[in-house]
Amino acid sequence: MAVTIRDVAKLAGTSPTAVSATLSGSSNSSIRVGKETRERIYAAAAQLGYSPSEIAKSLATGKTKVIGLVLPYADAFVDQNPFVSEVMSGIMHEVVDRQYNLMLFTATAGMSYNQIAMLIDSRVEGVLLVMPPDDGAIHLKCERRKIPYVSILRHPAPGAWTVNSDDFGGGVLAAQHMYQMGHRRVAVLRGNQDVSTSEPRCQGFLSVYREAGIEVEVVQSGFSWRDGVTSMKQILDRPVSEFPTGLFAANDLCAEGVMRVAKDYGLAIPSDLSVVGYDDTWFAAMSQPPLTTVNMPISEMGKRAASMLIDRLEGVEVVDPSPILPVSLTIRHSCGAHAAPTSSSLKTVNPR
Amino acid sequence: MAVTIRDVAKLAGTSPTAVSATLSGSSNSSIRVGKETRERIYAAAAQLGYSPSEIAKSLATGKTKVIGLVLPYADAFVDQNPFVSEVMSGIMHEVVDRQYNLMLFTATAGMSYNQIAMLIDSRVEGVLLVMPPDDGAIHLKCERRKIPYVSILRHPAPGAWTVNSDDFGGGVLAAQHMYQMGHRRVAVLRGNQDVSTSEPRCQGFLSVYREAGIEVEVVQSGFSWRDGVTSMKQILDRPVSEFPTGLFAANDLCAEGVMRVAKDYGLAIPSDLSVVGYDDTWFAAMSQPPLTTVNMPISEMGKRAASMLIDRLEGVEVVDPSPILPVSLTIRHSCGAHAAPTSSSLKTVNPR
DNA sequence: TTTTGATGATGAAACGCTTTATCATGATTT
DNA sequence: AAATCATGATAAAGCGTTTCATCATCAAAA
Repeated sequence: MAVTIRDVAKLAGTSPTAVSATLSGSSNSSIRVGKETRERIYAAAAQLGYSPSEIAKSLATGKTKVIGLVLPYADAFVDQNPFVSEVMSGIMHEVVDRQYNLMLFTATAGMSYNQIAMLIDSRVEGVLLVMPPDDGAIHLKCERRKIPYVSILRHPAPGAWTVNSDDFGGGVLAAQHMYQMGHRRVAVLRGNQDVSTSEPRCQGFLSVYREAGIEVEVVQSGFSWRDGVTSMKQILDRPVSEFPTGLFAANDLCAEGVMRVAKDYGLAIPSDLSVVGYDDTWFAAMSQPPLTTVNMPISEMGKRAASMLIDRLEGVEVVDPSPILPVSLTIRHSCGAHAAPTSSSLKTVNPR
Repeated sequence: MAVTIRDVAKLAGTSPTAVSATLSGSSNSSIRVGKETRERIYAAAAQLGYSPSEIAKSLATGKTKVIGLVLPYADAFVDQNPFVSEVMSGIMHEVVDRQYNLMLFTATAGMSYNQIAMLIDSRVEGVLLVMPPDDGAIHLKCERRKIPYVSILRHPAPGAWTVNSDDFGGGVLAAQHMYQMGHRRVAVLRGNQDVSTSEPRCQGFLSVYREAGIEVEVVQSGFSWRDGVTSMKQILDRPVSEFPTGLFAANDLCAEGVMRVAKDYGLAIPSDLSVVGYDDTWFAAMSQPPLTTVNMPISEMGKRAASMLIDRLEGVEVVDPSPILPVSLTIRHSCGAHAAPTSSSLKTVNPR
């Protein structure tokens, strides 16, 4: 059925060896092919529409040129965060550049990590873990099977290769900005406790205000819109004089929820309440007002992770196996200079 | 290095054939293995931590159990639409259920379709195309190489296997609802012209009003938030008495832009202006007011496409190779009963 | 007793490539 | 003239599976 290397060899009047050496390009071993034969081979291959079987190649060389991409559970958190597609985009670029391929796995649909591990090995040279759950089953499998892996946006185990962004620094950036804008009574809505990025962001924020001798209120919130809504209602459930003037939300989605409740209540943003988000997702620019938020180089993180992994697979030395990429602050209009809210402008919270 | 089938056979005191037959399970050919031998094989395999080489398997059987997933260019349209991840989620479920694997490709990063095709073949048994560009290069490659493919959310060529949703029907649903709510002066913001779903949605909408003998204004818009903003401003640029009372936006994102401008202008939604979106993306429920919109069974479309493709690969007859899945209307609060706007409540358009 | 059949097991030939080892040949050096 | 070298080429041995063809047994049927 399919045209093989032997067919090409026959048509070109030469041996499979010559064809292999010619078409696989590069300077492999000691096989030499003369100019004329080479041309005949090219011609024959073109004429037959030959394309070598990657499978056979893999079996012969022991290298598959495939790396596994393990995506997190496809739940609401994932769906509503453009992380995954952005990370994937960065990964794709690098993987294509370096001539590798990507095989997709998810930890979804009742698939045990055991099964995943089974599928992964022998087909995949290394694995990229995007936000792997902290229970760690996955990276353990990798370690047991001695299959190289890089974990993105999460920190599964000491010594593991990871790519993260500077969560602490992001918290610092947000706090500095808020402080500069004059906010002295502020609160942090901390992200879910089981996510390893929540704490350092919070701590970074706190560190700035602590240095200024100012106490910061920490509210346990979460990464969803609902979490923002709930937490904000909770905050509004106190005397007006005790409202914070600045809020550091767990992420953009949460900030969105916060702003919705605040606006329904009659608070003007940023004049009555300033909000800073995290992630700089696409909708941050579209919100009302446009959201000031901490930007992570997400797609670059994907690229970096892929690059590290492939380096390792190819024996290139990797200087920093656990880089922490810098974040930046995208200043828009949701965090302004502080001015106390006038109680006359307030309505009651929309109970929806 | 790796433990092979021969190692297992040796340890179990039997032949590779027996091991293969035993561990590959199922009722293949005429190889019979006695109960005792079988147990010894299981034991040996477990002891050695054996897992068969998928590569070797593929080479021997000629089946890779891998299907290619080709994602569209990773541009803003994609990033801001949860389509891709939702479709992927549906695909993944089916693919995992049927014990296949997914290899990822995108049409991104200067990768010519030629290259893609090269990579795809010989490793992949079939291809799933998510919103392939209408220029058609990709599906042509597939056809030339006789590699089965299913196109999702787009209609590349007559006779091609596709999975689409009922765009015309979606337009009808939106129109019927608007009509029932009393709207008689309405407009459609049509999606990008180079996207095959734009036209049928528009036509579906028009058909309902045409039947009622009412003319509908059609504005060429697009699928982005910006498009919604631009089109709405354009509409507001006329005498108040000529404002439509109902608007059918190209999609949710566009609707979001529309509502932003309308609210800035002082129009109350839905009382002054009713809006219906399309897609029922996650943020539709979070918008202000929550958006009434046409829901597509996106993840189901992915599942269906994968199912069709695998059926075909396995020789199962597929009754309908180009299904059009039904859509539904998710009624929230952005489309209400018609009431003329009071001109006193209007402000000027925010020029941002 | 000879056939037929079922059961259990295996050797060896693919699958399509890479790669090692080997071999000619003619040119250059000793 | 013999030895060495560079060049061009190939046969054959893997790579780790599956599967076809074959072969012993032993039980049941003829």
